Amino acid sequence: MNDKIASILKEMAVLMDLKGIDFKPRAFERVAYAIEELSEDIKGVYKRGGLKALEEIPGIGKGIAERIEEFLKTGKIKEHRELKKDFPINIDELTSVEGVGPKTAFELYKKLGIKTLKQLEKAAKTGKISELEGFGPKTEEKILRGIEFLKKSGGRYILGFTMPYIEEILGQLKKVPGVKKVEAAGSIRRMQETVGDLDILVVTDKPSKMMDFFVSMDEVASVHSKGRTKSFVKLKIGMDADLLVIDKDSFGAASQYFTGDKYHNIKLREVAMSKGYKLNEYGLFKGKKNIASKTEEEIYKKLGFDWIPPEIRNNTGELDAAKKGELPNLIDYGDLKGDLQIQTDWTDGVNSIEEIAKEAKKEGLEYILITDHTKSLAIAGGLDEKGIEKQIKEIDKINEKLGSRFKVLKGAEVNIMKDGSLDIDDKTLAKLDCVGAAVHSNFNMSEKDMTERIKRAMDNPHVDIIFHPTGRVIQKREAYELDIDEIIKHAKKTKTILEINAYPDRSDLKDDHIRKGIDAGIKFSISTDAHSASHLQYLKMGIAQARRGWVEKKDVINTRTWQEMLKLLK
DNA sequence: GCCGTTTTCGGCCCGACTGTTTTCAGTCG
Repeated sequence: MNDKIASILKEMAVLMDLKGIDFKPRAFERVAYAIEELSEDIKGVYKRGGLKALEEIPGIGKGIAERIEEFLKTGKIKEHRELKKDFPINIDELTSVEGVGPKTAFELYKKLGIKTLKQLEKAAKTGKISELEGFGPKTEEKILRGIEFLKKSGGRYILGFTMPYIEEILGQLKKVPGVKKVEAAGSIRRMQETVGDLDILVVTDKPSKMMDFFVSMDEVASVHSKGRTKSFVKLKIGMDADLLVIDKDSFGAASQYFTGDKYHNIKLREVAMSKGYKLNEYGLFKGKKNIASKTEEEIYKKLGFDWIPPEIRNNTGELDAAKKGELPNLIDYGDLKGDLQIQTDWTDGVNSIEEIAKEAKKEGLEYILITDHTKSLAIAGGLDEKGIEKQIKEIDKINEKLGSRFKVLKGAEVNIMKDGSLDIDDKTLAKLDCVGAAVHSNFNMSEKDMTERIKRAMDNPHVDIIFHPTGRVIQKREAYELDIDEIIKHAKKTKTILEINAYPDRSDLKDDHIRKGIDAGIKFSISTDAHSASHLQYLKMGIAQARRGWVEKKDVINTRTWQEMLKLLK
């Protein structure tokens, strides 16, 4: 529902822009973003407190609240319909093509009657676009390339999976002669779940050499633009990459500026303006005088804020907290001592218990919890009670072999059945160090039933952790219907841990749910859900996810030694 | 349309690069 309303408001903003209306579109755009970021269903907000509750959401005033009400009641917004009448084109689809914005889309509609992506592709392929006044062959080519890209990728990449490739590129740039500094900015520095493009900031003595190298890298498929300070390419994996050459004295300003996010920066620039300054990528200026630009710290400080970790820069309260000196002391990337969800070759993992234990030790961990699937997940060869008993004995042997410096803990990922019962008996569960429970079937239940199902599992005295609590798989599967507030409340009551699953396409719980849990005072585990030793590297993505949810070290059970960690379980 | 430790009215974030045509609009980040 939130996404639906957000996309309508966004479209209204674009259409008003086309009509030449000033400022009003910005208000709609801001609200669309606010609703997208909202962790609560907007329908629920309205049910709870009507128009008043809607107006409490920052950016929503009387006017937009009434339009939202209209949508919730009638399923449409009259003003939206009327705007659409003037511009009967699929704006969203057309502007998702690189280089095509609203103005271009409307121009093409007026001149060629193009309404859809398909029609755009046909017009470009038959050379109709380059014949138009104001357009040329280059624009037409660019449109075709944009469409190809769109077909290939859908536009966004899961950061955890893409990270090694990005690091490879940054590594190459670091070797170019004259280079002083190379840093990724944008959503990569903010460690978002998915990224649309790669923004690279570089300090170098030899800018032209850097640009020449960058645009001719093996990974580059085509060059959009190449300038003195800024170049823009498409990589072979389909992702766009920007490289910006920055003066070392303005690196802090550039880093702040290009890290974003957009709404954090808009807010920050507004604050700068209200203090009589101007903030851009070159520095913080009072008149023509540069008063801060070398580091992010000094810029934030001059504006009255503590430095804010990139992961939480999204204008959802971090600026207020930074002003008051009340930012959370976020969990750090080296803070985890163990991994609490690991599958082995006893079920659907590829490595043996011993292999993965050795790899975990190499990664600097002190312990792992083995959590193979259980019997009702037949497709993964889930273990029954007998199998679990057998594995317990095997783990004892391995622990003896590994000695006292590393510990393999006994666990399982038991299935939560449709009625909330578990597929392994309590007697067996009692023998395990730590039990995770998860939903792997019957995803299509009502919110109420699914919430009750998981709550019942949490009531089991042996269930310590709920694994990947919402069940989503990014770019593949939506989360099942779940009342997350109720789950958090019940986690608090039953002392059940909720997992922050670090596997990149799960990233489950997601950041705003985590933040709600933090506010409620529950504890989390961070684990990889590794099915092979190489997956252990994803632990840092889980930490990033936790940081985005304002998690501190004390909130996560596996920042403790295994002995202390076990004490925190039921 | 929204918002307010200088405002309930008068403001609303900033700059590089391209393609196109001759001074700039559009797009993007």
